Order: sequence, then C-alpha cells, then structure tokens
Amino acid sequence: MKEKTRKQYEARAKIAKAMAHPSRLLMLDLLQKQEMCVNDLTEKVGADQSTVSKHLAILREVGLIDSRKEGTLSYYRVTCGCLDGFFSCMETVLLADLEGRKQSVK
Amino acid sequence: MKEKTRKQYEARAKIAKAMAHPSRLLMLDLLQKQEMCVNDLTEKVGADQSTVSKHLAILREVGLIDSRKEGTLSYYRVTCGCLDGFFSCMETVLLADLEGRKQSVK
DNA sequence: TGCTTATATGGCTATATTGCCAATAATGAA
DNA sequence: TTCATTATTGGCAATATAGCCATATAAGCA
Repeated sequence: MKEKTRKQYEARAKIAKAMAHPSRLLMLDLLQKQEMCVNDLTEKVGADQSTVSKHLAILREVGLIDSRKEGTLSYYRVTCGCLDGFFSCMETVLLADLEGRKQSVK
Repeated sequence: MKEKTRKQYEARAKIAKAMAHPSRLLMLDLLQKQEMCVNDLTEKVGADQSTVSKHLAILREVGLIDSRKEGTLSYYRVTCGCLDGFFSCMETVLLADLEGRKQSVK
C-alpha cells in the first residue's frame, strides 16, 4: 500500500477509534443537541469525572468536538454536522445484521 | 442512563470498534468496490494471512461484511450501502480539524 | 489570602487488542 | 490416498485502552 494511502486510513481509523466507546457515543449524541460542560456530561454518563474528562480529551484530539472556557466551566460541543449520517448508518447495519441472522436461522 | 439506551450505544460502539483499524478500513473500501477472497486482501493489506482472516472475522461479526464459499476460496463483500457516508464524514472531520488547527495558530 | 467549585492530569491495575507463528480444517487435484 | 492450496483457529507476547483514585491547576468568592 502507498504511504499516503496508509496514512489516510490511519487518520480515519483514529476517528473511528475515538467513537468506539459507548460513553463517547452518548457524549457525541448529547453534545450534538446542545453544548454541555463536564459536570453535566459526568451526570449523564455515570462515570467518574476524571474518566469523562479523558473521554472528552480523546474526542477533542481527533476534532470531533471542541471546547470553550467560561469562568471555571468548560463547554463542549460537536464540530461537524455529519454525525447523524454516522449514527443512522450504524442503525442500518445493526438492523440488517438482525435480518441476516434471522435469514440464516431459517 | 436507561438500560435500553446503554445497550444501544454499546451496539453502536461495537460497529465503530470494528472499523477502528486502518487495515479494516482499507478492506471495507476494497470490498465495497468488489468481492474479494482472503488471499487478494492479504496482498493488498500486506499483513500475515492469519491476521487478515482475523480482521475479516471482526468485520463479519458485526455484520459489516459477509462471505460465501466457492471451493477453497472465501469471498467477502460489504453488506451495507452506507459506508461512503461514513468515509466522507471522516474526511469532513479531518479537513475541518486541519482548518481548526490553522485557525488556532493564527 | 484561604476556600470552594470545576476541570485536567499522573499513576496505577485490569482488561482488550494486535499480529505473528504454528497447527488445524476443508477442498480439489494428482 | 497423498499433496498442495486456501482459510480459520489457538496460543502467545507486545502494546493499547479503560477507569478509578489522588493530585494539580484554575477561576471565582469570602
């Protein structure tokens, strides 16, 4: 594989990897609807605050979210408008997989 | 979080996780264009054949691809038609991230 | 200044993933 | 049957990830 192509797939894989965790997917879902601070997310996710903060760092690192400071609060939000496409594709795969498994049982 | 919701995010995370590897993204890209057998993919990916086989198992496990046997060959192909959306969203995020970093340097 | 709140980071252990080699099917040809 | 080809699986060591506690940083207030 060409070096350039390989790098491209690695870059994409980083994004997929950032999304490859249920808590981070929930956060993306929430942050897509509205800006939230770490404390809000910590309640919603139900994990340790430090854990949530690290998840957010992972998402920010790949550019899926960004943050702004307001006093002591850090507000996070989703940067791209194409996440719905992501999620709906995932649902499609999940449903199709269910159907497929039904088929193979028949 | 509700139990049902949590399970839903876990299911989605499995799909994202399956895609979270450069070799597997390459395979998806190739298999979307045309059906291929393990040997073909092994050449393209440039890893051990057993490694490729395991990657394929991971993708099949979540329903992103399926396979059919023809003699000693296993032909794999992508099952869903929405992967382009995935990839283009990834590109969007990557480009936006580049722009964002330029901005923050200014 | 000292106290409180909000967030980020260091450090650690448990667990998961990766990728190779070796071994095991499974198919077809000699 | 024996051999060659193709693919899958087991096992292992190296590496990466997850999540908690403890700690550090930073801002605002008394």
